[in-house]
Amino acid sequence: MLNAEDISFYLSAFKGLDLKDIYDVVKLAHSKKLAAGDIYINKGSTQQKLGYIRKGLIRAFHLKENGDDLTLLLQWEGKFIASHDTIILQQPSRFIYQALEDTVLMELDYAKVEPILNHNPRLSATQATFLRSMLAESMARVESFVLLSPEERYLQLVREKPDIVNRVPDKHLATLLGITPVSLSRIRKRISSAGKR
Amino acid sequence: MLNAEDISFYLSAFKGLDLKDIYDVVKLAHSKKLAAGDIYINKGSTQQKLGYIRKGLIRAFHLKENGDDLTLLLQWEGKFIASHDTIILQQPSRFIYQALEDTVLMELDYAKVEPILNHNPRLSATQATFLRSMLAESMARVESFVLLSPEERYLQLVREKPDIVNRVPDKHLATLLGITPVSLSRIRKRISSAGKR
DNA sequence: AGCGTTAATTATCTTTTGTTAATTTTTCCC
DNA sequence: GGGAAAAATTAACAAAAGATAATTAACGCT
Repeated sequence: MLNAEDISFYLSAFKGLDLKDIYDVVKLAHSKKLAAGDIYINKGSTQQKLGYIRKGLIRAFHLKENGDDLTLLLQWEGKFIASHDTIILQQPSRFIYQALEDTVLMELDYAKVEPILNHNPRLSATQATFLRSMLAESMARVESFVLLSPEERYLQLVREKPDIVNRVPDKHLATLLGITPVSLSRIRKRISSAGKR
Repeated sequence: MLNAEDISFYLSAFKGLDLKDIYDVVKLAHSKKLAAGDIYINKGSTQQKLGYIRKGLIRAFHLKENGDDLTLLLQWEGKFIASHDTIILQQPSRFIYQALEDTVLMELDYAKVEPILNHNPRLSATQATFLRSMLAESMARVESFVLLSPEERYLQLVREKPDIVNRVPDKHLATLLGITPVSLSRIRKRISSAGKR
């Protein structure tokens, strides 16, 4: 069930917690497999799913009237994936969460976990730690939109997440950066021609 | 010391907590006044200040080499203000926090509060509630950058925060939206001429 | 109230982005 | 491995945004 990697994850994520605490949460989790292209959470869903990605990659996107989509979030192995609409805002998910690769998750029903988190002080503190790290990530992204140009945002992405850049089609990276795929292609061209000089 | 407004805030913010819990935190707070223009947190500061704004308005900005500034955040009465660099990332603040109006804060030293929050289960849960609401706000902002055009972002700001729009110079709103003041002026012109038609 | 400062608008020009469509390249699947 | 589908690039044009500077408007202060 648990491999060495998972155990080392649990121990680091829940650092300072004893096995009983960890087990109280982990026992509610089950494994779930998604094939590339499968939808994990659909638009309109109210299920409070919380997934820990063991392997694979999931993309959250907004579907426009005309069929185009805009990527809001990418998460991959070692990260959590959840609809913030259902879990934080307690409203139906406005976005679609889809596996871009064959993906394996440990899934939790947040509605079931929440009472446990809130009644165990050590778990509450752990929860706050997770929230802080998610907040830091989200704020860093806001910063990038305010402080950087599209080109600089792309360079930052390549620099900080080269692996992800290679695993995800450029068109999704483009909308994640707030630009169109055509514009990203031009940026890539500018960069490569500047690099030659 | 505490007026009716403050008490009603404390009771709603710390809903479900008893007075003893609230007092454990509030007793560490002190009042602080800032005149319009005063710096609250300077670049490089490592002090873990956490301010609850009773009155006034504070702006966080990045100062460029050439003297220009880019606004990252605005907070006003009823909101908290803190350098996420010092509190979450535990690094010196990269940004400057300045009062745009005469401002009154209740200030806490987060380094002193944190152990109390982490040793009181009810306060830990309250802390998580705050983090969740901050996360929701930050994610909403990321969404706006991915899903909306600059013009749509400005319209959203006017719609959702008309009061703030009236209290803050447009040039700060512009950079907050990720555009230049000149560009915002053109957007405003486009909107008003479209409105006439 | 008037003066000096700051902010906002406008103008001009350059650069970048968006849009749409065509073309080339890559990927995926049988 | 070959062929269809998807992705990426390129092209051409329109629209928007950036940069800089000049002008006008609003604000702050004594």
